[in-house]
Amino acid sequence: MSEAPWDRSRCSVAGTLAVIGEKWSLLVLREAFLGVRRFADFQRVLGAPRAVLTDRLATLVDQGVLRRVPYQAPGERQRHEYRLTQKGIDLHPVLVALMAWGDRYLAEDGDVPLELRHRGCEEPVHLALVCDAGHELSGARDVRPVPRGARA
Amino acid sequence: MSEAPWDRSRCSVAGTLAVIGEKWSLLVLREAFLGVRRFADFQRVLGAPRAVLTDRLATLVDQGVLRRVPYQAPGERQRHEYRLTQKGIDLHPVLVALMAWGDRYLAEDGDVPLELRHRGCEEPVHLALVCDAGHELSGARDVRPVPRGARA
DNA sequence: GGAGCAGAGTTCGCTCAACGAACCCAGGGA
DNA sequence: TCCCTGGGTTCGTTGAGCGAACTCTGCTCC
Repeated sequence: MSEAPWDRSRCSVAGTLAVIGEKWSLLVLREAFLGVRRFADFQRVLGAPRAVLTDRLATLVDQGVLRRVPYQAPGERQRHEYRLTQKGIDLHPVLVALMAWGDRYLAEDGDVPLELRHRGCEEPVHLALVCDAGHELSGARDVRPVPRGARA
Repeated sequence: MSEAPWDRSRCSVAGTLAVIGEKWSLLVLREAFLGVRRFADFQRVLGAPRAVLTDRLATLVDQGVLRRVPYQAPGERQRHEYRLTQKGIDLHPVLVALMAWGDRYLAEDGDVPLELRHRGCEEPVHLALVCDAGHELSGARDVRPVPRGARA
């Protein structure tokens, strides 16, 4: 088994999962991308236990994925809402990839619950693997993983 | 907050997470994409508890993401190995997206542990959002989510 | 001024999953 | 014969997720 001798302990997949891999975190982010910002709205649409939601939001703020912004609706006391940072927005491909797979393998009779369209041109959007030479790869088999730091 | 009235219960993100969202599942898949196939190798490189690993592999086989293939090395008894199915290979973008984010935000001083290159042309590979009209989108803000079948 | 209310949590038991260590079992080799 | 290795299973402990109930605060309405 020609197992590559790379250092798993600093793997980026594991690191990212340490930030957003807990239960509910990605669902919180899904809602954030759909415009949800307030605690009560997250709680209502997700149905997650309040304590867990409190913890997940705090962790995500801690990690710089969300930020807690104070605001004041007219005639209400000051509250705060949770908004995506750039670091959070950059997680968009993760959600798109999860959604695409679910759409393909879990949606019954093509009943896709949510579609993504190019704002403006309105064509459906999908993820693609492209290389810096401009080729669009046909799949995972076209990819060669290269460990860095260890031998070639 | 103009929250879209779509049915969260059949969300593809949640559905996909139900399949691969448990602890270790995505790390198992990461190793599978790197060529790991045998129980002991997964166990050694991941350091996961055996019982959990047994459960995760069984779940992934159950879900059709991996398949259990009998094989026999010369001079050894018959064993079986775990190999990606097409359904599993199609999870590749999820791992690439997680890795890309980790590389950007978690790698210290640009110390990216693993690089992906286009097999053949050897240029670095990255994920892109493209629409069916051929435009490459610049980010999440160019995407408009459209709920489908809000009221079946 | 007081009552009531909503948003945003916190606290409390309960349950269930994850953990590491130890144990098991089958086949092959010394 | 015993030992080794691969691939598990079992066990007791710890920790995370859960729903329900409670808290705190600054509104608005009477």
